[in-house]
Amino acid sequence: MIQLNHRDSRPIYEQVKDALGKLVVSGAVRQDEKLPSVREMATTLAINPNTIQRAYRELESEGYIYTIPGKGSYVSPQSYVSNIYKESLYRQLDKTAEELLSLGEPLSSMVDRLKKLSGKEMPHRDPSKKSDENL
Amino acid sequence: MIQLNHRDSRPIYEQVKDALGKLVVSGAVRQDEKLPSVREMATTLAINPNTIQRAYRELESEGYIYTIPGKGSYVSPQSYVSNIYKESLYRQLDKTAEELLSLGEPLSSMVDRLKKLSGKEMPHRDPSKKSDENL
DNA sequence: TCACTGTATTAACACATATAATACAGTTGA
DNA sequence: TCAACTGTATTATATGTGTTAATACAGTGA
Repeated sequence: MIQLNHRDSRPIYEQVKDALGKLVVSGAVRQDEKLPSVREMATTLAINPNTIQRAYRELESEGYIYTIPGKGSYVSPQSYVSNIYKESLYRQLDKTAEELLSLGEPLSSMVDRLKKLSGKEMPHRDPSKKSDENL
Repeated sequence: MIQLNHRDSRPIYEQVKDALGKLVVSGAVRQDEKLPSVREMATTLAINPNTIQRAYRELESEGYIYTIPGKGSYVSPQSYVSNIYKESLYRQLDKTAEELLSLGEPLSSMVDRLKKLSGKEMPHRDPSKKSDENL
């Protein structure tokens, strides 16, 4: 389910948090699905239960999962999870763009950049047809 | 020149690095201008010279400043500094946008978002005139 | 030469991370 | 009811990074 990288300098609880967060956001684990218990996950990853607990606690405080004491931890409603995550990404986008603007970079450069990304990301339509250039 | 925040959880050497980096990138300190010596900066900020040295070393390894042993540290050529920093920001922009795309967010939403930012950032023209909507 | 500069090394301490060993209370099903 | 799960909390210990401290050495320039 999750793969740890012990060469990574980031704290383990953060790696667990990020990895699990991606599974939740991507929908790989579904709404209201039960996550492995703290102890089970700790055994699987061969790390301490306290470390897992910390990752779960932070994911819960950010809204990605919810916990029923005595029962387990579950994935929050998909639409909610998706929204809070996209919001955080948009805030990040704003921040970076604002800094580029303050350095005199024109908006057109950024937009061009995004368009190229989009073409690279979704090569579903025939690239010889230039029909989606204006979006 | 630099203001430290001891409540900030980030390491001091990182705060120094960021603050100095911004001064360099913004042009507040000019190309080939001499930076305060390691010991001088340490005295001013009331911290250890080793901590400053680390900040300087990393800034140098990333190209923002250059050092002449026995003389001092100096700001790298403005055009170069500006380029490597903008590049790093564009990479950040790409990364965020790619993730939003992978979550199904349309390119148009991101572009709209950037346009609103731009308007907020440069309120020089009369906002009642809607002449710059298409950039 | 003398007073600067950057650089390097070693030791000591504080703090965050992580492990370890327990303990307690809620839930569930036999 | 009882046993085996669950989440949660606490305390102690080990380790690594950040930071300070005290030196030392070599290059620069007046």
